[in-house]
Amino acid sequence: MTEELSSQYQPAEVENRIYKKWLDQTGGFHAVAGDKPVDQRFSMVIPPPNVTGALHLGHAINATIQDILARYHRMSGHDTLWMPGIDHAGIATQAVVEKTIFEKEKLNRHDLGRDELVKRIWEWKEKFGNRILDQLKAVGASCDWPRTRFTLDDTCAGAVREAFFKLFKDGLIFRGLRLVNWDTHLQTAVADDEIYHEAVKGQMTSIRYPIADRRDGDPEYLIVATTRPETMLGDTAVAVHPEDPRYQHLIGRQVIVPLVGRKIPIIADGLLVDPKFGTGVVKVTPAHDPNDYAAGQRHNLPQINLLSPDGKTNSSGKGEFRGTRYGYEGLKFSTETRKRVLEDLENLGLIEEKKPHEHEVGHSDRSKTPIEPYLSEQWFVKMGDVEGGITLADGSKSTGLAQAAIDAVKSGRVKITPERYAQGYIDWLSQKRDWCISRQLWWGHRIPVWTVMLNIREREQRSSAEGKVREFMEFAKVDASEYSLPELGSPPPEKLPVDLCNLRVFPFTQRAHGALEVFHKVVILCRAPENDPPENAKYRQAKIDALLIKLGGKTLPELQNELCNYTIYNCELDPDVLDTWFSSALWPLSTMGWPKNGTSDKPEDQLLPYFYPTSVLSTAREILTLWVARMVMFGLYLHGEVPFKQVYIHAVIQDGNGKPMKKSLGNGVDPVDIVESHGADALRFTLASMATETQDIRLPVVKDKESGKNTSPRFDAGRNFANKIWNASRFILSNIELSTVPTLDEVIQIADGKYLEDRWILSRLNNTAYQLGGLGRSPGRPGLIDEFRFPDVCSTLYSFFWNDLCDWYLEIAKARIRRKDSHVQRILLYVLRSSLALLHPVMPFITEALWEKLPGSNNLLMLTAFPRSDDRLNYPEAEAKIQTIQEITRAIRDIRNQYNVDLKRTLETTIQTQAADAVIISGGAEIIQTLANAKLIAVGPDVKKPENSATAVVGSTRIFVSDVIDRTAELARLEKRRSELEKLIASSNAKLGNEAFVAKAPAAVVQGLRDQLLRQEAELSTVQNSLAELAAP
RNA sequence: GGGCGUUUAGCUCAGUUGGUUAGAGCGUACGGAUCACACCCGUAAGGUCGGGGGUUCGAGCCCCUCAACGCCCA
Repeated sequence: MTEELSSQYQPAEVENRIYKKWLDQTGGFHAVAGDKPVDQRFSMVIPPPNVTGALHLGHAINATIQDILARYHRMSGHDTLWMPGIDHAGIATQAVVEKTIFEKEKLNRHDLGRDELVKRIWEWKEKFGNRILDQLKAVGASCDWPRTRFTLDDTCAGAVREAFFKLFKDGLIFRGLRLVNWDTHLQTAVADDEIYHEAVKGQMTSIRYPIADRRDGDPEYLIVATTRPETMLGDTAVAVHPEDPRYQHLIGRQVIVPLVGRKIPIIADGLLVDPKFGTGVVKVTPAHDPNDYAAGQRHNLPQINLLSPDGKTNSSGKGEFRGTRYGYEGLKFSTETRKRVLEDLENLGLIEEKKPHEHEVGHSDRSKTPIEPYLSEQWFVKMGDVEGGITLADGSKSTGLAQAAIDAVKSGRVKITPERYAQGYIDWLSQKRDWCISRQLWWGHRIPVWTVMLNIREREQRSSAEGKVREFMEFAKVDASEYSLPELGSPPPEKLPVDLCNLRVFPFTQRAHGALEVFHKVVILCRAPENDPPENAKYRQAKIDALLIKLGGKTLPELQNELCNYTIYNCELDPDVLDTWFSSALWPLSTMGWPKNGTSDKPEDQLLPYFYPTSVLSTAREILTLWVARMVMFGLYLHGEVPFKQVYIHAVIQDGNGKPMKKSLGNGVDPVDIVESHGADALRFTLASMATETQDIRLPVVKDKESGKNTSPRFDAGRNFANKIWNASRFILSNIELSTVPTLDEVIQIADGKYLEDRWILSRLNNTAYQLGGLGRSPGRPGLIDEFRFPDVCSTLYSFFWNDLCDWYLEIAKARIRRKDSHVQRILLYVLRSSLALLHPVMPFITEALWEKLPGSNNLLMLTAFPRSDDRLNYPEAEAKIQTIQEITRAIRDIRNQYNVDLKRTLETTIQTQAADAVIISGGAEIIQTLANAKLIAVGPDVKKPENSATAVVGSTRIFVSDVIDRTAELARLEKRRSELEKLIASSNAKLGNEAFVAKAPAAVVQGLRDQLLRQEAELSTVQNSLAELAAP
């Protein structure tokens, strides 16, 4: 059998084959809804990686953590679902594909058109979208691959529409004119987290605003400083601090906006204005600055938007400019317009001062261009408290969505590990900022809203209008899907078709054809079935009638009557798509088939009742708010239950200098490279060893000389450990001649025989199982895996396997192994089987590959029971004895090293010790002889120090090694130890001499210290004896 | 500006409610081709726990303060 196994573990030779074997024999790690009690189900959803992405170390460490959990629970007999999938990542993906197309074909998205671009992105997704899933497989991830979801697939889309509908119906989705972060290059709103800030060298310009209707004593101008002079065209006020004595008398008066000639008020605002900064006067441009926007809300100021979506100055200021010679329309806003405004101000002599000024400017992550605050109509989810509260899906009430998610963490329904992250989550949600969910992109879930525009000026023939309505209805039917409507009851509850489910009317003013016209926008959310049986008509009507349309208290029939009196323009689907986080927020629900109970009608696919809420969500901290918080919100609101019971936040890996790994810095390590160079198990073991509870961990990065790729010496530890496992197993396999698997009873019977080391290794093994998995029954002590203490999991496995098993047990047992002792073979096989099983969650490939070579292993290791501790395998006495024997062995080895004695020379050793220890040491004589190559001549209390012998001291035991004496070295060694002991004894005495300590410290601590002092004094006296003997001739 | 984290051996990190001589891996030094493994074996050296102050019988751990580095939010 040995011949089959090379002397070094070659991961590349086994990993693919083993992974395929797992897939084949488990149906792709397929999990089904079964009938186990709740505490025997384990489920997770993978944080869906970005479809544009490639595996990086963040994914690798997270996949490792999740896979350890999944495999551990699977081996524990739990029904285990690990749901995989990828995220369509709206803006990121569209930007990448647009860029690719532009580079190859010099076409932009407008050249291609919406349908074509979306088609191209789908093609791109089909081609590259699964790459990261393959990479996850390479690190061993045991996800339920047949259930892989994509946030844009039909199942997820159904969940998105249902969620939107419910939110809309409950008034939690609204449309509003708000200041958003606008990417002028991609022409879309972007979220705060898609922006990075960069210091830009600019200029602070002080501009003179003439005071209107001057009175005696008034200055001629107010001086206003700004870094963005172009926005003055949209100023609707200037503000001073209410308590600033310089300007008290001017509050309520007016200034004239230069160039524009508009009179605007001087307002007092203590929040906006810092009287100590600049001149203490601030221009207020509500449509172009977030702080000014807020001030505008406070003072009810008009908002003048100067910007077109493409980043150019628009014509809305045209009326204001009329009659002047300044035409800025069509100029780029923050560059060309600024330049022209400055020139024009200069010519008018209205510039007081110009000085260089560095300030932070937000840039879009995707296009790298400066962000413009832009006033535009967007869709929002209302996060804050709602009058009357909201009703969650389980019927309970909350004041609002954000509050529901806050309460879930505060009450412990969702537990966040490490706990300190909970505060950030709560703080963020407590702001209750409305969530802008619309994006002006083409790649994503289309917002499921149709808009009908009505002109109230022109009336048309009723018949014609009805036709328009019908046309609209038809249109809506085509694009909508089936939904269940449980609130109506039966029959037929499943497929009740509905045309109109909700309406909102927004007043909308628009200048068209040069004249002012007033429109009303009627926003209609439609859900209609594909095949609407005629018998359902009455239910549909019932549904429509049941909905009160909030249009001045009008009901639907009334509204329809009105609709028909007006011209209906362009019934169309909202052009925007939803923020990617909207679908991500549904991920635990949508992947399990919500709003249905499962992904099909089959019992095994009824995932939602069985696997929801999930057990653990493992993720990175930066999305705790953006993603985790929103999942909690939606889980409660839509399904009445939190999406996960525990959130584990893993650390971020940085390079050796504490810098984040970034493409631009070239300091990243590609996990796929490490799989190739070191093997997946080495990668996993190393990453798991690093997964501490701190927020950052450093991985020193070096360039591999041969490949030129980045790697890290840290991975060698994992590779070396894998190799150790390989060779120890190879050694055991080549020495056992068994065809059956030893049972626990059999092993206990053998251990109770004459060999101390058998009891010892079983006891160590048992302790390892206990550490890792706890008692494995509830209620009981949780194990290191349950507590997410992955580095401790690794070090426990490492020290057991390497130190206990390889360094000591195998070395001790070699003599019996050579003489083919069948008992030792059974112990070896038992221990190896258990060890591989314990190691499997962390290092699945190598353990499975070795498992198949073990006698009697017909099944997969990944489906074998995880070893649990068993009290019958505890041998504390054996552990204590072996510890003594180890100390003696080390002491002898130390002498050998100190005196440079050849390993081949057997050391004649006598040991002076108390009677009790003498029994133990004599019992372990064979072990000591084997491991230290030392022959024990005599052991006992009355043993005398032989001539010319070196002395080692372990407690009160003296070990004499004959004929290796070097008087000087010996003296130095003993003196050193004496000095150490004297210090320790002095310290112990000082403590014990302190009356306060003896009086106040717990009795056990005091007694412990007394015992220790006795030991120290005994050892000191031993050392002193040796020194005295050495001094005597 | 607000919040959080980190600072322990040359490097990367443990150190669980304060309690006996602060641990591990890597690296270093010395010895070793022994019939599982040199990706190995054996042994050793290496730390006033970032600085200062305090609480306590007792502080790496608790409190205050300073410093450096990092992250998040504004």
